[in-house]
Amino acid sequence: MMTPETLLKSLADQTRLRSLMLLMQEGELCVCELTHALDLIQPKISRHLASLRDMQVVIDRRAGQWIYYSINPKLPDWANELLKATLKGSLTQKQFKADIKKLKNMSNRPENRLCA
Amino acid sequence: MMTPETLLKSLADQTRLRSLMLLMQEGELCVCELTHALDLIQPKISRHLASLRDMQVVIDRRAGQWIYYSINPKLPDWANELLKATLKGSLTQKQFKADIKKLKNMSNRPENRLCA
DNA sequence: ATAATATATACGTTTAAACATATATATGTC
DNA sequence: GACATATATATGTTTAAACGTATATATTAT
Repeated sequence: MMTPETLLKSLADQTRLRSLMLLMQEGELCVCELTHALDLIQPKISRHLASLRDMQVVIDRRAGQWIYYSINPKLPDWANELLKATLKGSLTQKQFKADIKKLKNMSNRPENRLCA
Repeated sequence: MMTPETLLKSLADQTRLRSLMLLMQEGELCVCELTHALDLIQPKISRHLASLRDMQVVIDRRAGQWIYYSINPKLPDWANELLKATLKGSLTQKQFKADIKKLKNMSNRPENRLCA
C-alpha cells in the first residue's frame, strides 16, 4: 500500500522529481529519452527509476531493447491528486519547461507509443 | 517563491510530515503540543519547525512564552492542493490517528486559540 | 533577583542518500 | 558468433541530513 511518506520521499529528489513530472506530462518514456531530456548520465537515471519502481510509484515494460516507464496506474486517488498538484506547480518552473523542450527536440526518439 | 522541490523536501521527513499534518488538521499548534503529540524531544521538533519556517512552509507567532506555528496562508494554490492530498492520504494512516489522539489527550494544553 | 517554563540554537557524531566509474546483462544486427 | 545499443547493477566515495546532548534566550511567576 502506498503511503504519503513513501510517495513524498520519491518526489524529494530532483532527478526523480524531474523524471516523474516528464512521465506525468508525456505518459510513457524510455530511459534514453529521460537521459537525454534531463541531460544526466544513464546509470543515474536508471538507478532512480529502479528506486521509483521499487516504491511502486512507476511501472516499467520492456519493448525490444527499450524499457518504458510510466506512472503506476494503480495509485490511490490522493496520490494522483498529489502528483497533479506537483505538476501544476512545475508547469511554471524554468527547469521543467527546459526538460520538455529538450525531450521534444530529441532526435532518434524510439517510435514506441504508436504501437503501444 | 515556493517551488515544488522545496515543498516536497519539507514533506519528505517523518517528523516534518507528522507536524505538518497535525497543523493541517488542527490549524495552529505550539511547540509543546507538537512535542507531546509526536512524542519526540523538544529540540528535534524545534529544529524541524525552524527549517519549515525557513522554507516558508509555516509561519510562527509568539504568544507569551509559547510560539505557535501554522501553515503559511500565502502558499500558492498548487501547494495547498498538494498538502490537502497529503492529508487525505494521511487520514487512514495509523501514525496520524495516533498523533491526533495523543494531542487530544494532552493535559495542560495552552488555551491560546480562544484569544487568537 | 531567582527560579521555572517554553523555545531556540550550537556542536560534534551518526546515518543515509546520492554519486561517478566500472562492469554486467539483454536485445538486436551483421 | 561478433559487435553495437539500451539498460541495470555493483563498488567504493562523497555529501548532506538528521541526530542527541548541552546550552542559550525569552517570558512569566514568585
